[in-house]
Amino acid sequence: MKITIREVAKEAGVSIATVSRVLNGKEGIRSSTKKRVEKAIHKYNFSPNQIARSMIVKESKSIGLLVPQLSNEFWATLAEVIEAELWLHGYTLFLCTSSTKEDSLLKEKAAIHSFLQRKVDGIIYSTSSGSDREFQAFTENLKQQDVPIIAFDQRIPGMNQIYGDHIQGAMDAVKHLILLGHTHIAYIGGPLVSPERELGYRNAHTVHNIQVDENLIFRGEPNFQFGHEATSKLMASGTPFTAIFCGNDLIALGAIHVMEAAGLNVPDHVAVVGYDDINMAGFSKPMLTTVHQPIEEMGKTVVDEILRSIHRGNSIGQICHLVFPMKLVIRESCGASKRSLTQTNH
Amino acid sequence: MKITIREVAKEAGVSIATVSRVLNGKEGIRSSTKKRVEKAIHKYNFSPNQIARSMIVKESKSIGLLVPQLSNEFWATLAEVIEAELWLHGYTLFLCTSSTKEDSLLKEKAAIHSFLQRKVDGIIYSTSSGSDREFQAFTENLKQQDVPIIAFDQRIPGMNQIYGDHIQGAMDAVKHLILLGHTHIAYIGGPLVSPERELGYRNAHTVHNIQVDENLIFRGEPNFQFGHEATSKLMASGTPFTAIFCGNDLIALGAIHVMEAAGLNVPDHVAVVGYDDINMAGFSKPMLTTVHQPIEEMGKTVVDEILRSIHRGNSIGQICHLVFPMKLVIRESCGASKRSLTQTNH
DNA sequence: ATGAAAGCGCTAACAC
DNA sequence: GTGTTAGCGCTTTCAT
Repeated sequence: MKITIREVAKEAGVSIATVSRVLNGKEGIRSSTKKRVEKAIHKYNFSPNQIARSMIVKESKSIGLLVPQLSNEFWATLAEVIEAELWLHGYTLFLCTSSTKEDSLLKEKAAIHSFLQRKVDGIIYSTSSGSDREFQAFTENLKQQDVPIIAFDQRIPGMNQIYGDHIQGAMDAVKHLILLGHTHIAYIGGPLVSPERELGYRNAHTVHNIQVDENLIFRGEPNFQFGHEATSKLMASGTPFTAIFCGNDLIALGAIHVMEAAGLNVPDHVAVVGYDDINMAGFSKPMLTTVHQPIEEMGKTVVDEILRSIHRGNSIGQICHLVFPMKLVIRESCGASKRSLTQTNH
Repeated sequence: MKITIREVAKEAGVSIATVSRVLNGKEGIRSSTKKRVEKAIHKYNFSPNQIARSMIVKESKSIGLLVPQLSNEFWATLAEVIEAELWLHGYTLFLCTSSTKEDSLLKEKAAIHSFLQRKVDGIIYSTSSGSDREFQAFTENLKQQDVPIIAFDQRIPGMNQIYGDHIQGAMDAVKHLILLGHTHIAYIGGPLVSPERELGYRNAHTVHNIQVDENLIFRGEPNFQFGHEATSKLMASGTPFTAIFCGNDLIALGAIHVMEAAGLNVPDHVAVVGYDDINMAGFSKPMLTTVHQPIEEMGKTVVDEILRSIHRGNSIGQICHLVFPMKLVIRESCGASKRSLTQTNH
């Protein structure tokens, strides 16, 4: 038989209201009745239906997280951190992934819709769908919803957001290469939708009065495969280059892989810098010089922020931007350890 | 104002029952009324409350997934596959992670409890908590619940389960090393709770009439860090060894890393074989010889299976075991490419 | 073909 | 302190 609050009430000889009070730890209950109720609860191994509860209290104690994928360590780690942090606060996580072979934006829309229908208390939204008309219409619509939403690593006007300072991160990386003496630095990055790293790359050139060679720029999917492809093209093109700045570590690993196969040594022949500082970066060979993202802090902060939005009610419409500094981690792949900075600095 | 089915009904000039019928695509509605209702739905941008719905229809179209962690590529990929497959069938995923610095079993219990309270339609359960009394009591209790549960890569008596044939996988790996001429093969594996790989390691020795040296066996956390530690100890111990079979790829990468640092070349001085075949395995240096797990198939199958359990009702108590074959992938780290099998075979 | 009404399992006034 | 009752937003008989 299905056990509900009613059965428990009958067993304890009290009303369902009293059981509810015990369940929710309300004040003003004779400790003897409380005991009886607890005994009944235990006897039936009763556990209240959270779904029924949330219909009344208007909170589901769940939040929805949308990430592009999980098979990329960056996102996986972020999801792990977010889940753990939410759990600490009594929230459970709905997780959706948006990268599909077909239409990612379609999945994104549907995922958010699913979250909304399931009455999540908040949404953490992070994907890379692009910035076309359709996307903008979608995010406009999103802002109308009365659920707190926070965008992760995405610049959506008028929406609370948290992101890394990738212009700074990319600049630091490229500046480092320039100070190492490189003037022909290629950029192999993600799709056009996340232009910050490319911007940082360009800025670093500008600051140092170096002309960017557009033939050295490659954009595509941010994965190992693309690092491979783009680097192959780069080598085949004949355009001179002595360093590559990559949009993420997977791309960097792919780049290193083909170059080694082609007889080019990293960092002796070509210096490489990645982005993200995934675990692997610390034990690839050569170990990757890369831009470290403080995932842990970012994950915790995004949770704190979404919870705050939930609790203060979505009253004051003050949009907040939380931006995190990036940190260049110098290892082997850029060759910094093999050269003297003063010697090549100009 | 909050839009419910009631507002839509009023707008369309029908009863809420009719709106419900339209929403659920029921037969027998005059197409003119249907149109009116749809127009009203559209006008208000109405989307039904899934929570209220599930109270009545007794299904939440959600399932709970519990994995040890996400920062391990194996689990992350599995979660990704499962989410995608569930989505195709109209289900949304609750995700929990069980590895904590404190008590993992505690979190596991709480996570399952949370799933149950949220009335998930099914649970995919995979962790590595151990096999002590408390754990057994817990799983016993689990089986009493009237929610379909399927254990992933875990042997829980009396529960539906799906797992890889790790004894076979490990045997294949170790046999390969033996055929390559190795007789002093270390094993650096996960905790005692998942003994299959160690068993396969031992079996391979037995089959080939080689004595296992217990000093060559190390157990601990299945991560890079532990691979590092254990291998350091192994080298320091002075026990002779020419090969290491690792419980997973992260351990293997850790092992290779320290050995290289200590001046030992892999595979020239020591052969290494990993387990899982994570992406990284294909582009580490040396590329990892490892045991490939068919994650994609396993993920899809576990979803099919849980959905089947849901739909047939948990009637016939036939327990099913779905076991998947593992496949040894030979790359560089075992040195197979450098030696002739016939030459070392005995 | 459509509406009225009875709940799903719970919480929150409002009584007493 | 504790019970009674009216819903939360929906689906589903049972009428008509």
